[in-house]
Amino acid sequence: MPKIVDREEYRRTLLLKSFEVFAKKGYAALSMRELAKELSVSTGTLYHYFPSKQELFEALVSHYSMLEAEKITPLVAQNLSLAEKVKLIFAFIEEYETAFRHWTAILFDLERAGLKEIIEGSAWRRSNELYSQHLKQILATDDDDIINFVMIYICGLVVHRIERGDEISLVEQEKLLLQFLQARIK
Amino acid sequence: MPKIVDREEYRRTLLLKSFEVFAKKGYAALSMRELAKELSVSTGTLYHYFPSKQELFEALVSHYSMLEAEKITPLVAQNLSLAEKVKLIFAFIEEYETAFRHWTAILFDLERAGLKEIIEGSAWRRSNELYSQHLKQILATDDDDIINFVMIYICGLVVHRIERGDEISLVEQEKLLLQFLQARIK
Amino acid sequence: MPKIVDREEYRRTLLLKSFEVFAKKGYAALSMRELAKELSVSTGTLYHYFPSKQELFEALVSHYSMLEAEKITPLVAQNLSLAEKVKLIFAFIEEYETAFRHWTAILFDLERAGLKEIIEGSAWRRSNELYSQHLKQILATDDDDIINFVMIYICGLVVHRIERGDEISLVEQEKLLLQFLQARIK
Amino acid sequence: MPKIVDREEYRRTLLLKSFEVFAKKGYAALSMRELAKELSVSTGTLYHYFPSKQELFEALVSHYSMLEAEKITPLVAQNLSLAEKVKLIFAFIEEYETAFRHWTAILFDLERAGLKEIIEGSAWRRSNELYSQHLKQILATDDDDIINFVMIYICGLVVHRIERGDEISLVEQEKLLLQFLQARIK
DNA sequence: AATGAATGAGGTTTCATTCAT
DNA sequence: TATGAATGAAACCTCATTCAT
Repeated sequence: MPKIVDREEYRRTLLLKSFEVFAKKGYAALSMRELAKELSVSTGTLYHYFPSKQELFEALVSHYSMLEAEKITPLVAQNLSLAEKVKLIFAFIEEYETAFRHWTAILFDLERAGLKEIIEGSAWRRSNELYSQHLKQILATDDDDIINFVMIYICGLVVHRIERGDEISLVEQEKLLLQFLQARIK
Repeated sequence: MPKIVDREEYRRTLLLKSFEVFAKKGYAALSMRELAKELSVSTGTLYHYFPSKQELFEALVSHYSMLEAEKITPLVAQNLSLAEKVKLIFAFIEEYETAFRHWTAILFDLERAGLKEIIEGSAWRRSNELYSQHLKQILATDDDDIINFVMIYICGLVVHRIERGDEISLVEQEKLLLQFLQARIK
Repeated sequence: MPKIVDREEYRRTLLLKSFEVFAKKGYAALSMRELAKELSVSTGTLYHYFPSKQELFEALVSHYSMLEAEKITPLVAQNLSLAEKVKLIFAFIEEYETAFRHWTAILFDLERAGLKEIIEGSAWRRSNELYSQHLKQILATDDDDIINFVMIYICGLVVHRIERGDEISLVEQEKLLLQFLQARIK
Repeated sequence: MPKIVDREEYRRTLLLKSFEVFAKKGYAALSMRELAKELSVSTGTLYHYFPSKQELFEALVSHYSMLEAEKITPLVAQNLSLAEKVKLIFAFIEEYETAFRHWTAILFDLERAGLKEIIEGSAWRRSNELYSQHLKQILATDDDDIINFVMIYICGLVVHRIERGDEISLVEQEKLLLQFLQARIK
């Protein structure tokens, strides 16, 4: 028997640590050599668990979208008023703002590096669809355009707050989004 | 009379052509050799006019952000219905989507490099305020929160379309934004 | 009774299977991982039985060269016409072509490594002489120059077919060699 | 203007030096780094002149087959008896025996490395065809099978003499080849 | 001013081999 | 004995950049 290792478990461990490193350096600027050093393993080990840099990264996207999805799930079950639901969404945004920024930073890095294939790859898409579906359940609507509007808005909120910080009043923005949704839903 | 070569003029010519190439290939995926070939000059010439790839790219973005600001101005003067104004905003977004992306990419670069001072610095702020003021004039409102909401939304639209492309129906989104504004303005 | 595992026997089993794999993929193009997978064992097991890839390969070639010598023997006893003898020689060449190639590849390895002493050593000579003597018996001649000519020709045929493959018509070549021998032998 | 270099001339210089290095080390065992070091240039320079290791090697094959072809050409023009022609062929073999060995060693290296693509590539084929055509002219025959027979024989002679050295009497072999050809040609 | 040859560090990936289990 | 995880050197190749001309 070889060194005892739960292959899947160790893969997860590597992905967990990798996320922070990718968030710090981006995709294109992070070499496999450097990632290996940060994870304190050899490049060979990295390639033992993941067939290529791209697949490693896609596994990371898959894995994290699941983790974050689990965090948002509890919101779905509860029976709340629209105002309370929007409040919950904003609370969630505030809590995971940093993670959202990392993801978006990586998105731009991929775009600039000409790696559209990854963005269009299934892992990233699935992650996006997951969020969409959660939003649908929370807001109890089937209108895709509304959902897209809210996704777009959340995305913009996170990015724009990099530039403007707390000049953007979350309290007022929450009111505006609520007003918009009240006019449209139900 | 000697042939007068305006150094600045030639730099601009190079940037002009470069923009298209960067837009097509992205930043990391475009090598200086390839760029030089596309511009029909030598790599040496490129380095004669720009000290590095990064500075060339930054000069390009800053050059273009000015051009864009100038282009949006004419819209302000016209007397249009709200529906027509929103249509104009969307037309503008569609036309300059690529430029917006590059601009936002720079934002993330700066954030990642810890150069918040530049984001908070005057040039970046002024650019943002310029857009805000244009929006205020176009929409004929003084409500900062509304303007912020629209800015956030536009920002999100551009970013989200990187991920989702034409899955996001601009026609439907335009309707939704119009509805939101109609309820709030006037 | 404990299960008796004959180490030497298992080595031979591994070599036997390895030969086919090497014949298909060549030496450098075949990694130990791939070989292990083809043999349905682990890389560790391979290294348990052979100290290195090279030694495994050399063991393989030396093992097979013996097998060949044994196989050619039966041909000698038969009483055949010259045409039939030449046909047999060609059939033999065709069947063991791959093995001949490996054998010759080893020869060049040794030459390049400056290990002329091995080529001039007894094992290699004996192997050569064995083939010579077989040829003498098959062709029923004592003329060393003729035998050398045929040995040279066979050697060249195998090597040249690496370059030219089936462009070299074995049927025609067989006719030519037969003609040559008919003119010289009796 | 850049450093003044006749690109084609310098390519030839690099190929010239490369031949010796490839002959010494073989194809698979010679890395581009090592080759660069032997040529006293950087790897970058190597890739500046040749797009890949394989193409460099194929250029080398092309180049050398031409050089050697030029050496053999003078033989063609002369009006000689068959005996004299065969004598010339043997004289040529003797003179270039070392080069032939190098080529054949490289051939085996390629085969073992699984690089059949190179052998089947046009450069190597063309080189072979060149020799064939020269032989045709020298021997004044159009019979491809005869030419192949002689090519095979020459190839075998060179290889077999590695094993047997001067035990193989060139004088006797020359006589035998002459006899064979006299029976077949005219 | 303009060229493109030259550099060499660094990119991703493969591989023979070792060793804890 | 047998396993396969782990290693890290080294493979081919690309690239931003420098510099002689």
